[in-house]
Amino acid sequence: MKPLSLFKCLSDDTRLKSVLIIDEVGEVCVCDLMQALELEQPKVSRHLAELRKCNILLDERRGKWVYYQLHPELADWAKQLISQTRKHNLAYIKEALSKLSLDNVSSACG
Amino acid sequence: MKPLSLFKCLSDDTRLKSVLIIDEVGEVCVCDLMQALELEQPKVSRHLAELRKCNILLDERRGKWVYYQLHPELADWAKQLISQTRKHNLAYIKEALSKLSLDNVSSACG
DNA sequence: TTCACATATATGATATTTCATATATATGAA
DNA sequence: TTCATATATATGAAATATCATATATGTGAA
Repeated sequence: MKPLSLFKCLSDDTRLKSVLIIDEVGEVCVCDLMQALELEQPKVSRHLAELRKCNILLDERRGKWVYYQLHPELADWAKQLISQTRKHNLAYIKEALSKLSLDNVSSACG
Repeated sequence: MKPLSLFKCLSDDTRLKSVLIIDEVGEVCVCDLMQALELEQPKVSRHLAELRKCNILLDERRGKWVYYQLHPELADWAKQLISQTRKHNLAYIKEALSKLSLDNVSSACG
């Protein structure tokens, strides 16, 4: 992961919140983020695609949902950077997290 | 320091290198960065102005030079983020550092 | 001191490039 | 077919580069 790519990818509100939310809860599907961020589907999808293309996120289809998680092979310094940013800026994602029900995740398990 | 502002400020090659170089060497003047990055003066000056406006850098005129350093009141998490990015990406600023003579700094002390 | 000039940096105006968004369409699974 | 998601294209907005110029400081001569 080149540092400039990382910063460019995280320099957009939708992408930064998406990554911090995923770092917080482990994985989400597109519809989770639509709810949490109150955004249209194509908008969420496009930003996730960008994060996927630069290997910050990994996608995995399960049935009709596509789940996103932090890419397991993301460099450690980058993972730590994301995690520290989240820990010190919980207020930034607080509202989004409160709108995140994770129905799909839990129902997939229940 | 809001996280999105920080990432936006660091999402440009000139600005990211400038900040990492300053984190490495303590302080530089505009002409140092012109040399290190091989860029025109207005370009360096504009990017430094942006970093100054969002309180990542602090400027201080001493004689005819203006020196830039990391802002002393920058949030700790942000300082650490910058420092970790630098430590794990020395290759990214290696070439620039080799072109940095710091003549003004040393001659000001000698 | 004052004047002329050089150096270091900043900024205004504007052209160009980059980026985000919206809309429409496509794909893949149930 | 419907639902969830992805992608292509057009467009408007914002970021960046470039050129010219402005400001601030320093130096040397008269």
